[in-house]
Amino acid sequence: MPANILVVEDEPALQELLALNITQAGHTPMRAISAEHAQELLRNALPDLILLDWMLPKMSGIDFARQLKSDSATKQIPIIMLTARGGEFDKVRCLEVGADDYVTKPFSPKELNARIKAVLRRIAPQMTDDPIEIQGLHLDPVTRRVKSNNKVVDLGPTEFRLLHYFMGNPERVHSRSQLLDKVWGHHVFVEDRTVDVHIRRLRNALSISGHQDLIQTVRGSGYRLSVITA
Amino acid sequence: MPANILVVEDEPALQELLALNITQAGHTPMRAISAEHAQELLRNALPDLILLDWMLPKMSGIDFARQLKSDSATKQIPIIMLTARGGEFDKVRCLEVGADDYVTKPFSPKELNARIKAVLRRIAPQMTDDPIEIQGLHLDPVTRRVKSNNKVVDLGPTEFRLLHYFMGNPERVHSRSQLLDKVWGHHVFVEDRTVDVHIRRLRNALSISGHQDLIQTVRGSGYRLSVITA
DNA sequence: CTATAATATTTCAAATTTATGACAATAGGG
DNA sequence: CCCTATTGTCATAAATTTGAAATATTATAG
Repeated sequence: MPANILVVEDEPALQELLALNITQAGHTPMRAISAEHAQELLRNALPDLILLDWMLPKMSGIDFARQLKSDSATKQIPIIMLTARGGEFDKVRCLEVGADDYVTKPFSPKELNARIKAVLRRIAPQMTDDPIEIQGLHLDPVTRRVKSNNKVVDLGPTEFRLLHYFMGNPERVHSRSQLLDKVWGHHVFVEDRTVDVHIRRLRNALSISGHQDLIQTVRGSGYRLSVITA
Repeated sequence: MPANILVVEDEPALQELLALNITQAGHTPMRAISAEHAQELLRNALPDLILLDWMLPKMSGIDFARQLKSDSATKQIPIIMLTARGGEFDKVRCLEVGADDYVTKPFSPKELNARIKAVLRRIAPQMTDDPIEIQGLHLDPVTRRVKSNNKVVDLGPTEFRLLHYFMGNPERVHSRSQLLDKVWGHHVFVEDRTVDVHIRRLRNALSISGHQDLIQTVRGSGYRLSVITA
Protein backbone atom coordinates (compact mmCIF):
# COMPACT_ATOMS: atom_id res chain seq x y z
CA MET A 1 0.00 0.00 0.00
CA PRO A 2 2.34 2.71 -1.19
CA ALA A 3 0.89 6.15 -0.58
CA ASN A 4 1.59 9.76 -1.43
CA ILE A 5 2.28 11.65 1.74
CA LEU A 6 2.44 15.40 2.03
CA VAL A 7 4.89 16.60 4.67
CA VAL A 8 4.33 20.11 5.96
CA GLU A 9 7.35 21.03 8.08
CA ASP A 10 9.32 24.25 8.14
CA GLU A 11 12.48 22.97 9.72
CA PRO A 12 14.66 21.62 6.87
CA ALA A 13 16.47 18.99 8.90
CA LEU A 14 13.32 17.48 10.27
CA GLN A 15 11.64 17.60 6.90
CA GLU A 16 14.53 15.75 5.37
CA LEU A 17 14.32 13.12 8.06
CA LEU A 18 10.62 12.69 7.58
CA ALA A 19 10.92 12.42 3.81
CA LEU A 20 13.66 9.84 4.15
CA ASN A 21 11.56 7.87 6.53
CA ILE A 22 8.55 7.92 4.32
CA THR A 23 10.56 6.83 1.33
CA GLN A 24 12.05 3.93 3.20
CA ALA A 25 8.61 2.85 4.27
CA GLY A 26 7.71 2.54 0.61
CA HIS A 27 5.71 5.73 0.29
CA THR A 28 6.25 8.84 -1.78
CA PRO A 29 6.78 12.14 0.03
CA MET A 30 5.65 15.57 -1.16
CA ARG A 31 7.27 18.43 0.72
CA ALA A 32 5.96 21.80 1.80
CA ILE A 33 7.60 24.29 4.13
CA SER A 34 4.47 26.15 5.11
CA ALA A 35 0.71 26.00 5.04
CA GLU A 36 0.69 28.36 2.08
CA HIS A 37 3.16 26.23 0.21
CA ALA A 38 1.09 23.17 0.98
CA GLN A 39 -2.06 24.78 -0.33
CA GLU A 40 -0.28 25.40 -3.57
CA LEU A 41 0.76 21.79 -3.89
CA LEU A 42 -2.73 20.62 -3.05
CA ARG A 43 -4.03 22.47 -6.05
CA ASN A 44 -2.20 20.06 -8.29
CA ALA A 45 -2.60 16.77 -6.56
CA LEU A 46 -4.20 15.42 -3.43
CA PRO A 47 -2.05 13.17 -1.26
CA ASP A 48 -3.31 10.12 0.56
CA LEU A 49 -2.18 11.46 3.89
CA ILE A 50 -0.85 14.67 5.38
CA LEU A 51 1.87 14.90 8.00
CA LEU A 52 1.49 18.29 9.58
CA ASP A 53 3.67 20.12 12.05
CA TRP A 54 1.78 21.75 14.88
CA MET A 55 4.03 24.81 14.80
CA LEU A 56 4.41 26.55 11.49
CA PRO A 57 5.35 30.08 10.43
CA LYS A 58 2.37 32.28 9.62
CA MET A 59 -0.64 29.98 9.55
CA SER A 60 -0.27 27.43 12.33
CA GLY A 61 -0.69 23.73 11.77
CA ILE A 62 -3.87 23.77 13.81
CA ASP A 63 -5.47 26.43 11.67
CA PHE A 64 -4.35 24.73 8.51
CA ALA A 65 -5.79 21.44 9.68
CA ARG A 66 -9.05 23.11 10.45
CA GLN A 67 -9.12 24.60 6.99
CA LEU A 68 -8.33 21.28 5.35
CA LYS A 69 -11.12 19.59 7.22
CA SER A 70 -13.64 22.20 6.23
CA ASP A 71 -12.90 22.02 2.53
CA SER A 72 -14.88 19.28 0.85
CA ALA A 73 -12.03 18.50 -1.50
CA THR A 74 -9.56 17.74 1.25
CA LYS A 75 -11.67 16.88 4.23
CA GLN A 76 -11.40 13.15 3.82
CA ILE A 77 -7.60 13.17 3.70
CA PRO A 78 -6.27 11.86 6.98
CA ILE A 79 -3.95 14.11 8.95
CA ILE A 80 -1.25 13.16 11.40
CA MET A 81 -0.06 16.00 13.59
CA LEU A 82 3.48 16.46 14.83
CA THR A 83 3.36 18.00 18.27
CA ALA A 84 6.25 19.13 20.43
CA ARG A 85 5.00 18.70 23.95
CA GLY A 86 2.83 15.86 25.03
CA GLY A 87 0.45 17.97 27.04
CA GLU A 88 -3.13 16.79 27.23
CA PHE A 89 -4.27 20.14 25.98
CA ASP A 90 -2.47 19.72 22.71
CA LYS A 91 -3.79 16.24 22.12
CA VAL A 92 -7.32 17.36 22.64
CA ARG A 93 -6.96 20.25 20.27
CA CYS A 94 -5.41 18.01 17.65
CA LEU A 95 -8.35 15.70 17.65
CA GLU A 96 -10.79 18.56 17.91
CA VAL A 97 -9.55 19.96 14.65
CA GLY A 98 -10.12 16.64 13.01
CA ALA A 99 -6.60 15.23 12.95
CA ASP A 100 -6.66 11.46 12.74
CA ASP A 101 -3.65 10.91 14.94
CA TYR A 102 -0.69 12.74 16.38
CA VAL A 103 2.93 12.02 17.14
CA THR A 104 4.87 13.82 19.83
CA LYS A 105 8.41 14.93 19.13
CA PRO A 106 10.86 13.40 19.50
CA PHE A 107 9.58 10.25 17.90
CA SER A 108 11.16 7.16 16.46
CA PRO A 109 10.91 6.36 12.77
CA LYS A 110 9.31 3.13 13.87
CA GLU A 111 6.55 4.86 15.73
CA LEU A 112 5.88 7.25 12.91
CA ASN A 113 5.63 4.47 10.37
CA ALA A 114 3.37 2.48 12.58
CA ARG A 115 1.01 5.40 12.86
CA ILE A 116 1.08 6.10 9.16
CA LYS A 117 0.28 2.51 8.45
CA ALA A 118 -2.51 2.49 11.00
CA VAL A 119 -4.13 5.59 9.60
CA LEU A 120 -3.87 4.37 6.03
CA ARG A 121 -5.37 1.08 7.04
CA ARG A 122 -8.27 2.86 8.59
CA ILE A 123 -8.88 4.71 5.35
CA ALA A 124 -8.32 1.89 2.91
CA PRO A 125 -8.52 -1.33 4.84
CA GLN A 126 -8.57 -3.57 1.80
CA MET A 127 -5.27 -2.25 0.55
CA THR A 128 -3.20 -3.79 3.27
CA ASP A 129 -1.67 -7.20 3.23
CA ASP A 130 -2.84 -8.10 6.68
CA PRO A 131 -4.84 -11.27 7.04
CA ILE A 132 -8.48 -10.79 7.97
CA GLU A 133 -10.80 -13.07 9.87
CA ILE A 134 -14.56 -12.79 10.14
CA GLN A 135 -16.81 -15.46 11.57
CA GLY A 136 -14.19 -18.09 11.21
CA LEU A 137 -13.52 -17.16 7.62
CA HIS A 138 -9.85 -16.43 7.13
CA LEU A 139 -8.53 -14.44 4.20
CA ASP A 140 -4.82 -14.03 3.68
CA PRO A 141 -3.77 -11.58 0.98
CA VAL A 142 -0.18 -12.74 1.06
CA THR A 143 -0.90 -16.34 0.22
CA ARG A 144 -4.06 -15.33 -1.62
CA ARG A 145 -5.98 -17.97 0.25
CA VAL A 146 -9.33 -18.17 1.93
CA LYS A 147 -9.97 -20.83 4.54
CA SER A 148 -12.58 -21.82 7.06
CA ASN A 149 -11.68 -24.44 9.64
CA ASN A 150 -9.69 -26.69 7.40
CA LYS A 151 -11.79 -26.18 4.33
CA VAL A 152 -10.24 -24.20 1.52
CA VAL A 153 -12.51 -21.81 -0.30
CA ASP A 154 -11.60 -21.72 -3.94
CA LEU A 155 -12.03 -18.29 -5.52
CA GLY A 156 -11.28 -16.76 -8.88
CA PRO A 157 -9.24 -13.56 -8.96
CA THR A 158 -12.20 -11.24 -9.13
CA GLU A 159 -14.12 -13.05 -6.42
CA PHE A 160 -11.06 -12.89 -4.22
CA ARG A 161 -10.65 -9.15 -4.61
CA LEU A 162 -14.36 -8.74 -4.04
CA LEU A 163 -14.31 -10.74 -0.83
CA HIS A 164 -11.15 -8.94 0.26
CA TYR A 165 -12.88 -5.62 -0.20
CA PHE A 166 -15.96 -6.78 1.62
CA MET A 167 -13.97 -8.12 4.54
CA GLY A 168 -11.99 -4.91 4.74
CA ASN A 169 -15.19 -2.88 4.87
CA PRO A 170 -17.66 -5.04 6.72
CA GLU A 171 -21.21 -4.08 7.63
CA ARG A 172 -21.17 -1.27 5.16
CA VAL A 173 -23.43 -1.21 2.12
CA HIS A 174 -21.68 -0.88 -1.20
CA SER A 175 -23.52 0.08 -4.35
CA ARG A 176 -22.71 -1.76 -7.53
CA SER A 177 -20.96 1.33 -8.88
CA GLN A 178 -18.83 1.62 -5.78
CA LEU A 179 -17.85 -2.00 -6.04
CA LEU A 180 -16.92 -1.56 -9.67
CA ASP A 181 -14.77 1.41 -8.73
CA LYS A 182 -13.09 -0.24 -5.80
CA VAL A 183 -12.77 -3.84 -6.88
CA TRP A 184 -12.56 -3.60 -10.64
CA GLY A 185 -10.84 -0.22 -10.89
CA HIS A 186 -11.72 3.33 -11.82
CA HIS A 187 -11.50 3.21 -15.53
CA VAL A 188 -13.08 -0.13 -16.27
CA PHE A 189 -16.25 -0.19 -18.25
CA VAL A 190 -18.46 -2.98 -17.04
CA GLU A 191 -22.20 -3.32 -16.65
CA ASP A 192 -23.54 -2.74 -13.17
CA ARG A 193 -25.41 -6.01 -13.35
CA THR A 194 -22.20 -7.90 -13.79
CA VAL A 195 -21.62 -7.37 -10.11
CA ASP A 196 -24.64 -9.55 -9.39
CA VAL A 197 -23.07 -12.41 -11.23
CA HIS A 198 -19.85 -12.17 -9.29
CA ILE A 199 -21.77 -11.93 -6.04
CA ARG A 200 -23.45 -15.13 -7.09
CA ARG A 201 -20.12 -16.79 -7.75
CA LEU A 202 -18.72 -15.57 -4.48
CA ARG A 203 -21.69 -16.83 -2.48
CA ASN A 204 -21.49 -20.07 -4.31
CA ALA A 205 -17.88 -20.55 -3.36
CA LEU A 206 -18.51 -19.51 0.22
CA SER A 207 -21.30 -22.00 0.60
CA ILE A 208 -18.72 -24.74 0.94
CA SER A 209 -18.05 -23.54 4.47
CA GLY A 210 -21.55 -22.26 5.15
CA HIS A 211 -20.57 -18.61 4.88
CA GLN A 212 -22.84 -17.79 1.96
CA ASP A 213 -25.09 -15.66 4.16
CA LEU A 214 -22.27 -13.29 5.01
CA ILE A 215 -22.88 -11.51 1.75
CA GLN A 216 -26.25 -9.87 1.99
CA THR A 217 -28.38 -8.17 -0.61
CA VAL A 218 -29.64 -4.74 0.30
CA ARG A 219 -32.44 -4.17 -2.12
CA GLY A 220 -32.24 -0.83 -3.86
CA SER A 221 -28.78 -0.12 -2.48
CA GLY A 222 -26.28 -2.83 -3.17
CA TYR A 223 -24.54 -5.50 -1.14
CA ARG A 224 -22.96 -5.80 2.26
CA LEU A 225 -20.93 -8.26 4.25
CA SER A 226 -22.42 -8.60 7.67
CA VAL A 227 -22.28 -10.98 10.59
CA ILE A 228 -25.74 -9.93 11.63
CA THR A 229 -27.94 -12.71 10.40
CA ALA A 230 -31.29 -10.99 10.75
CA MET B 1 -29.37 13.55 -11.68
CA PRO B 2 -30.18 15.36 -14.91
CA ALA B 3 -27.25 17.62 -15.74
CA ASN B 4 -26.23 20.29 -18.20
CA ILE B 5 -23.34 19.04 -20.25
CA LEU B 6 -21.17 21.20 -22.45
CA VAL B 7 -19.90 19.37 -25.53
CA VAL B 8 -16.83 20.85 -27.16
CA GLU B 9 -16.34 19.08 -30.47
CA ASP B 10 -15.48 20.52 -33.87
CA GLU B 11 -16.63 17.65 -36.03
CA PRO B 12 -20.37 18.19 -36.68
CA ALA B 13 -21.29 14.53 -37.04
CA LEU B 14 -19.65 13.53 -33.81
CA GLN B 15 -21.08 16.48 -31.99
CA GLU B 16 -24.55 15.54 -33.16
CA LEU B 17 -24.03 12.02 -31.96
CA LEU B 18 -22.82 13.17 -28.58
CA ALA B 19 -25.70 15.58 -28.12
CA LEU B 20 -28.19 12.91 -29.05
CA ASN B 21 -26.63 10.55 -26.61
CA ILE B 22 -26.66 13.02 -23.81
CA THR B 23 -30.28 13.86 -24.43
CA GLN B 24 -31.30 10.25 -24.39
CA ALA B 25 -29.52 9.78 -21.11
CA GLY B 26 -31.76 12.45 -19.64
CA HIS B 27 -29.24 15.31 -19.64
CA THR B 28 -29.22 18.59 -21.50
CA PRO B 29 -26.43 19.26 -23.99
CA MET B 30 -24.84 22.64 -24.75
CA ARG B 31 -22.76 22.65 -27.93
CA ALA B 32 -19.55 24.41 -28.81
CA ILE B 33 -17.40 23.86 -31.88
CA SER B 34 -14.19 25.26 -30.47
CA ALA B 35 -12.51 26.32 -27.27
CA GLU B 36 -13.24 29.94 -28.11
CA HIS B 37 -16.87 29.20 -28.71
CA ALA B 38 -17.02 27.28 -25.44
CA GLN B 39 -15.54 30.17 -23.52
CA GLU B 40 -18.26 32.36 -24.86
CA LEU B 41 -20.97 29.99 -23.72
CA LEU B 42 -19.34 29.66 -20.32
CA ARG B 43 -19.78 33.36 -19.81
CA ASN B 44 -23.51 32.85 -19.75
CA ALA B 45 -23.91 29.64 -17.84
CA LEU B 46 -21.73 27.04 -16.22
CA PRO B 47 -22.49 23.43 -17.07
CA ASP B 48 -22.30 20.55 -14.61
CA LEU B 49 -19.82 18.69 -16.75
CA ILE B 50 -17.69 19.31 -19.83
CA LEU B 51 -17.10 16.79 -22.58
CA LEU B 52 -13.98 17.95 -24.35
CA ASP B 53 -12.34 16.72 -27.52
CA TRP B 54 -8.60 16.31 -27.24
CA MET B 55 -8.05 17.65 -30.74
CA LEU B 56 -9.58 21.01 -31.54
CA PRO B 57 -8.80 23.72 -34.09
CA LYS B 58 -6.73 26.59 -32.72
CA MET B 59 -6.59 26.03 -28.98
CA SER B 60 -6.25 22.30 -28.28
CA GLY B 61 -8.46 20.50 -25.84
CA ILE B 62 -5.52 19.99 -23.53
CA ASP B 63 -4.75 23.68 -23.36
CA PHE B 64 -8.38 24.52 -22.90
CA ALA B 65 -8.69 22.03 -20.08
CA ARG B 66 -5.65 23.48 -18.39
CA GLN B 67 -7.18 26.92 -18.66
CA LEU B 68 -10.50 25.75 -17.27
CA LYS B 69 -8.81 24.15 -14.32
CA SER B 70 -6.82 27.25 -13.52
CA ASP B 71 -9.82 29.56 -13.54
CA SER B 72 -11.50 29.62 -10.19
CA ALA B 73 -14.92 29.95 -11.76
CA THR B 74 -14.65 26.75 -13.76
CA LYS B 75 -12.04 24.72 -11.95
CA GLN B 76 -14.49 22.57 -10.09
CA ILE B 77 -16.40 21.55 -13.19
CA PRO B 78 -15.51 17.96 -14.03
CA ILE B 79 -14.07 17.30 -17.47
CA ILE B 80 -14.21 14.15 -19.55
CA MET B 81 -11.73 14.09 -22.41
CA LEU B 82 -12.34 12.47 -25.77
CA THR B 83 -9.05 11.08 -27.00
CA ALA B 84 -8.34 9.43 -30.33
CA ARG B 85 -5.42 7.19 -29.65
CA GLY B 86 -5.15 5.05 -26.58
CA GLY B 87 -1.49 5.75 -25.94
CA GLU B 88 -0.41 5.86 -22.33
CA PHE B 89 1.07 9.26 -22.94
CA ASP B 90 -2.31 10.72 -23.72
CA LYS B 91 -3.93 9.24 -20.65
CA VAL B 92 -1.28 10.63 -18.42
CA ARG B 93 -1.54 14.07 -19.93
CA CYS B 94 -5.30 14.00 -19.62
CA LEU B 95 -5.13 13.38 -15.95
CA GLU B 96 -2.24 15.77 -15.49
CA VAL B 97 -4.30 18.60 -16.86
CA GLY B 98 -6.97 17.82 -14.34
CA ALA B 99 -9.46 15.93 -16.46
CA ASP B 100 -11.64 13.67 -14.36
CA ASP B 101 -11.86 10.88 -16.87
CA TYR B 102 -11.27 10.17 -20.52
CA VAL B 103 -12.88 8.14 -23.25
CA THR B 104 -10.97 6.83 -26.20
CA LYS B 105 -12.54 6.98 -29.63
CA PRO B 106 -14.29 5.02 -30.88
CA PHE B 107 -16.55 4.56 -27.92
CA SER B 108 -20.02 3.15 -27.42
CA PRO B 109 -22.88 5.38 -26.26
CA LYS B 110 -23.21 3.02 -23.37
CA GLU B 111 -19.66 3.56 -22.24
CA LEU B 112 -19.91 7.30 -22.55
CA ASN B 113 -23.05 7.40 -20.46
CA ALA B 114 -21.54 5.15 -17.86
CA ARG B 115 -18.59 7.50 -17.50
CA ILE B 116 -20.74 10.58 -17.35
CA LYS B 117 -22.79 8.95 -14.65
CA ALA B 118 -19.70 7.90 -12.72
CA VAL B 119 -18.15 11.34 -12.80
CA LEU B 120 -21.35 13.09 -11.79
CA ARG B 121 -21.75 10.67 -8.92
CA ARG B 122 -18.21 11.27 -7.75
CA ILE B 123 -18.75 15.02 -7.76
CA ALA B 124 -22.28 15.17 -6.36
CA PRO B 125 -22.27 16.04 -2.70
CA GLN B 126 -23.69 12.93 -1.16
CA MET B 127 -26.47 13.14 1.31
CA THR B 128 -25.35 13.16 4.90
CA ASP B 129 -24.21 9.74 6.02
CA ASP B 130 -24.24 10.43 9.72
CA PRO B 131 -25.97 7.92 11.93
CA ILE B 132 -28.99 9.16 13.85
CA GLU B 133 -30.42 7.97 17.13
CA ILE B 134 -33.77 8.81 18.63
CA GLN B 135 -35.30 7.08 21.61
CA GLY B 136 -33.00 4.14 21.29
CA LEU B 137 -33.79 3.77 17.63
CA HIS B 138 -30.59 3.81 15.60
CA LEU B 139 -30.49 4.52 11.90
CA ASP B 140 -27.22 4.21 10.05
CA PRO B 141 -27.13 5.25 6.40
CA VAL B 142 -23.71 3.70 5.89
CA THR B 143 -24.76 0.21 6.77
CA ARG B 144 -28.31 0.98 5.73
CA ARG B 145 -29.57 -0.50 8.93
CA VAL B 146 -32.07 0.39 11.58
CA LYS B 147 -31.66 -1.15 15.00
CA SER B 148 -33.12 -0.90 18.45
CA ASN B 149 -31.28 -2.64 21.27
CA ASN B 150 -30.18 -5.66 19.36
CA LYS B 151 -33.30 -5.97 17.30
CA VAL B 152 -32.98 -5.28 13.61
CA VAL B 153 -35.81 -3.35 12.02
CA ASP B 154 -36.35 -4.57 8.51
CA LEU B 155 -37.38 -1.85 6.10
CA GLY B 156 -37.96 -1.62 2.38
CA PRO B 157 -36.18 1.09 0.39
CA THR B 158 -38.98 3.63 0.57
CA GLU B 159 -39.69 3.06 4.24
CA PHE B 160 -36.01 3.47 4.98
CA ARG B 161 -35.82 6.80 3.18
CA LEU B 162 -39.00 7.88 4.87
CA LEU B 163 -37.71 7.08 8.32
CA HIS B 164 -34.38 8.68 7.49
CA TYR B 165 -36.16 11.87 6.55
CA PHE B 166 -38.31 11.81 9.65
CA MET B 167 -35.35 11.24 11.93
CA GLY B 168 -33.44 14.02 10.24
CA ASN B 169 -36.33 16.41 10.78
CA PRO B 170 -37.94 15.35 14.01
CA GLU B 171 -40.76 17.07 15.87
CA ARG B 172 -41.88 18.77 12.72
CA VAL B 173 -45.09 18.14 10.83
CA HIS B 174 -44.70 17.15 7.22
CA SER B 175 -47.59 17.26 4.81
CA ARG B 176 -48.08 14.40 2.43
CA SER B 177 -46.97 16.62 -0.45
CA GLN B 178 -43.81 17.59 1.36
CA LEU B 179 -43.03 13.99 2.06
CA LEU B 180 -43.57 13.09 -1.57
CA ASP B 181 -41.18 15.85 -2.58
CA LYS B 182 -38.49 15.02 -0.09
CA VAL B 183 -38.67 11.28 0.10
CA TRP B 184 -39.95 10.27 -3.30
CA GLY B 185 -38.52 13.10 -5.38
CA HIS B 186 -39.74 16.29 -6.96
CA HIS B 187 -41.09 15.11 -10.25
CA VAL B 188 -42.92 11.97 -9.24
CA PHE B 189 -46.63 11.71 -9.71
CA VAL B 190 -48.00 9.68 -6.87
CA GLU B 191 -51.27 9.89 -5.03
CA ASP B 192 -51.10 11.71 -1.73
CA ARG B 193 -52.93 8.85 -0.12
CA THR B 194 -50.14 6.50 -0.98
CA VAL B 195 -48.13 8.13 1.75
CA ASP B 196 -50.59 6.73 4.25
CA VAL B 197 -49.83 3.26 3.11
CA HIS B 198 -46.12 3.72 3.53
CA ILE B 199 -46.63 5.25 6.93
CA ARG B 200 -48.54 2.11 7.77
CA ARG B 201 -45.72 -0.07 6.58
CA LEU B 202 -43.20 1.96 8.49
CA ARG B 203 -45.18 1.83 11.73
CA ASN B 204 -45.66 -1.82 11.22
CA ALA B 205 -41.96 -2.44 10.91
CA LEU B 206 -41.17 -0.21 13.87
CA SER B 207 -43.62 -2.06 16.07
CA ILE B 208 -41.08 -4.85 16.39
CA SER B 209 -39.13 -2.65 18.79
CA GLY B 210 -42.12 -0.77 20.17
CA HIS B 211 -41.32 2.43 18.30
CA GLN B 212 -44.52 2.56 16.31
CA ASP B 213 -45.74 5.56 18.28
CA LEU B 214 -42.81 7.66 17.14
CA ILE B 215 -44.65 8.33 13.92
CA GLN B 216 -47.67 10.39 14.79
CA THR B 217 -50.63 11.46 12.74
CA VAL B 218 -51.46 15.14 12.76
CA ARG B 219 -54.96 15.21 11.55
CA GLY B 220 -55.49 17.66 8.72
CA SER B 221 -51.78 18.37 8.34
CA GLY B 222 -49.72 15.28 7.85
CA TYR B 223 -47.31 13.24 9.92
CA ARG B 224 -44.58 13.89 12.41
CA LEU B 225 -41.90 11.98 14.22
CA SER B 226 -41.95 12.92 17.87
CA VAL B 227 -40.63 11.58 21.13
CA ILE B 228 -43.49 13.22 22.98
CA THR B 229 -45.94 10.44 23.61
CA ALA B 230 -48.87 12.64 24.49
C1' DC C 1 -75.32 11.78 18.71
C1' DT C 2 -74.84 11.97 13.66
C1' DA C 3 -72.99 13.17 9.39
C1' DT C 4 -68.85 13.77 7.26
C1' DA C 5 -64.16 14.36 6.45
C1' DA C 6 -59.82 12.27 7.34
C1' DT C 7 -57.02 8.43 8.25
C1' DA C 8 -56.10 3.36 8.74
C1' DT C 9 -56.01 -1.23 6.75
C1' DT C 10 -56.19 -4.68 3.47
C1' DT C 11 -55.63 -6.44 -0.90
C1' DC C 12 -53.79 -6.98 -5.44
C1' DA C 13 -51.71 -6.43 -9.89
C1' DA C 14 -48.04 -3.97 -12.01
C1' DA C 15 -43.43 -2.46 -11.83
C1' DT C 16 -38.88 -2.92 -10.24
C1' DT C 17 -34.92 -5.47 -8.65
C1' DT C 18 -32.27 -9.51 -8.01
C1' DA C 19 -30.96 -14.33 -8.77
C1' DT C 20 -29.58 -17.75 -11.77
C1' DG C 21 -28.10 -20.53 -15.67
C1' DA C 22 -26.08 -20.53 -20.13
C1' DC C 23 -22.82 -18.81 -23.43
C1' DA C 24 -19.27 -16.59 -26.12
C1' DA C 25 -15.02 -14.17 -25.78
C1' DT C 26 -10.47 -13.97 -23.63
C1' DA C 27 -6.61 -14.89 -21.17
C1' DG C 28 -3.21 -17.97 -19.58
C1' DG C 29 -0.89 -22.23 -18.93
C1' DG C 30 0.99 -26.21 -20.71
C1' DC D 1 -1.43 -24.30 -30.54
C1' DC D 2 -4.82 -26.58 -27.70
C1' DC D 3 -7.14 -26.70 -23.34
C1' DT D 4 -9.07 -24.82 -19.19
C1' DA D 5 -10.29 -21.11 -16.11
C1' DT D 6 -12.17 -16.71 -15.92
C1' DT D 7 -15.10 -12.94 -17.38
C1' DG D 8 -18.72 -10.08 -18.86
C1' DT D 9 -23.53 -10.23 -20.91
C1' DC D 10 -27.96 -11.87 -21.72
C1' DA D 11 -32.31 -13.98 -21.22
C1' DT D 12 -35.40 -15.70 -18.03
C1' DA D 13 -37.07 -16.85 -13.57
C1' DA D 14 -38.01 -15.39 -8.91
C1' DA D 15 -38.63 -12.26 -5.33
C1' DT D 16 -39.83 -7.93 -3.42
C1' DT D 17 -41.63 -3.45 -3.57
C1' DT D 18 -44.97 -0.09 -4.97
C1' DG D 19 -49.00 2.53 -5.87
C1' DA D 20 -53.82 2.64 -6.06
C1' DA D 21 -58.36 1.12 -5.03
C1' DA D 22 -61.71 -0.65 -1.96
C1' DT D 23 -63.23 -0.96 2.69
C1' DA D 24 -63.12 -0.13 7.57
C1' DT D 25 -62.30 3.16 11.44
C1' DT D 26 -61.90 7.19 13.84
C1' DA D 27 -62.08 12.08 14.93
C1' DT D 28 -64.84 16.22 15.00
C1' DA D 29 -67.85 19.92 13.89
C1' DG D 30 -72.60 21.02 14.67
